[in-house]
Amino acid sequence: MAILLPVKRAFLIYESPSLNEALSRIEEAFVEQRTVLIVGRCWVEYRGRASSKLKPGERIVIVKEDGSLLVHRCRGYEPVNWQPPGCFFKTHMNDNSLTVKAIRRSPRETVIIYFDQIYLLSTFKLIDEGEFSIYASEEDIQKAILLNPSIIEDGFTPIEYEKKVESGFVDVYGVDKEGRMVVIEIKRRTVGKDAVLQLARYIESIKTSAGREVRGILAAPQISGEARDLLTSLGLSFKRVDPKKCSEMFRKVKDKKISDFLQAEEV
Amino acid sequence: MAILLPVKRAFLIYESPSLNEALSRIEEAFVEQRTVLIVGRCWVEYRGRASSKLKPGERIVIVKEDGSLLVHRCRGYEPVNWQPPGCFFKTHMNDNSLTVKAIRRSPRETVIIYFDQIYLLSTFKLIDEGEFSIYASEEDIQKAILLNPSIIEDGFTPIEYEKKVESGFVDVYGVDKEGRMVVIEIKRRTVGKDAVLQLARYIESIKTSAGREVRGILAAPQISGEARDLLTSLGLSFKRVDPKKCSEMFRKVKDKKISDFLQAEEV
DNA sequence: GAGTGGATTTCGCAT
DNA sequence: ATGCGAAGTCCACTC
Repeated sequence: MAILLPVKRAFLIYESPSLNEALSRIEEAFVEQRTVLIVGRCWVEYRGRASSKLKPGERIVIVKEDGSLLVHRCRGYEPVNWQPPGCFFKTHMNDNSLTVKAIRRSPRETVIIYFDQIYLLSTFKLIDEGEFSIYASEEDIQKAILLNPSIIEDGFTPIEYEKKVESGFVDVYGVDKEGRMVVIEIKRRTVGKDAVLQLARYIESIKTSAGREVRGILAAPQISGEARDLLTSLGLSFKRVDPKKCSEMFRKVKDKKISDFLQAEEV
Repeated sequence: MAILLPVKRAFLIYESPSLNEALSRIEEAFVEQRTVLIVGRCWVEYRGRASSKLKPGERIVIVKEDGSLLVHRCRGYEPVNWQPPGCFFKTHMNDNSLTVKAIRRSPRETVIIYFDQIYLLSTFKLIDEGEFSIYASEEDIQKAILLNPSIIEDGFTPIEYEKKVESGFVDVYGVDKEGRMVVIEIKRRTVGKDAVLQLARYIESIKTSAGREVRGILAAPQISGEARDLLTSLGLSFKRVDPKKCSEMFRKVKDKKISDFLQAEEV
């Protein structure tokens, strides 16, 4: 027989709680793996890969159910201090301040937050099964090229994707209408010299092992002037692709696997 | 004569407001450049460099006074959707949902959030002048090497830092005890093949323009196995440095400028 | 505004 | 665990 226990209200909100009151509510929330949201005056110490100190001020602090931590100042997209998921937390009162300590195991790191005033404390469990989908990634471009190789040039035939070479993976590899080997490096945004060097390295590695001519094509929406100079001097080429159009193209056949797109056999 | 206006309470907190009530409070907050914190059920569309859709679920939404936007799900360090500072915002009611739209000018991007339920709304101005200081950055290592060149090796004499070469900037450049040119690339953490290639590129560029032998040293706390192989095959070398120790060393003389550390003249 | 490189990058994937 | 590369990366800095 089922016993109905009293259901704890989902959203707990405390306005300007005392530090002792806040301590109790936060500890409860940690036990129950509730998300904790605090707006208050605090100072922060971080020790780990680097170290940092943040002097007192009013901030927004979030501890999520997965053990991630965010400390946000009044400005900026990025948190001033944080920890990725997986931390465990300790709390205690100390000289008129409430301490929340986030501890990470590997790498060993700690973030310690000292509150001397809390304006808002809220703890809750977020119910969120909503699907997240994103378009116009590098993978979408890759699929579009495999699906419609003429994006690169007439007569291009892809043979493999994510092909392992000595120094890493080639995004797409195939042959042109003259039968020459073609290696394609894909970037979803303006490419700089790094991408050119990366492609050059792949070409070098393949030339050495295959012992024949290899064409290198950088497929991206844009290329910087200096990168183009370098590209040209290395005998490589650039093909403009529009990530959005690629993404739209791919969306029509999104049920297909990448491997279905390959129509030619290895040469 | 000064007129005392009624002071608006700093922290406004609304528990489960109606969408219409929330709309008014949010619009007020935007006008007054207050930070807006919302916990509620929403769905999100993003269009810009890429596109994304997030189906309904409960999330934490923050709009900061500088026009940055964060949408956080119940897990993870990173926001699921966001905008960096500088957005402007529009709000309106629409078919039983409250819409908050963030618009960025360059690149042109929009994030649209539709709420159909709000559990917590809070608006406030954070007072935060607290200084933030961080230690053990790549710059700290650079300073430590300039301050105490024997970190690299006995007899090493730095000559320049951030020296411009054809393909970028060399972190530190100097001569060894034999008078050979030395180029040092600094990384604050484990280095992979990219850093090796970067150093190799600098060496190549300098060799070409200087027309003489150049030694390359990668200074970092660690190097990956494959990166070490590549390093060796390219005739470069690795020097282990501890970012923390470098940082401590630097802290003792943090009032000095980098340029004060250079004791030798250009050769 | 473009271009470059760092970051307590984080994240995911493969070895 | 290590290694590697992408990311709507963001950000600071230079030209």
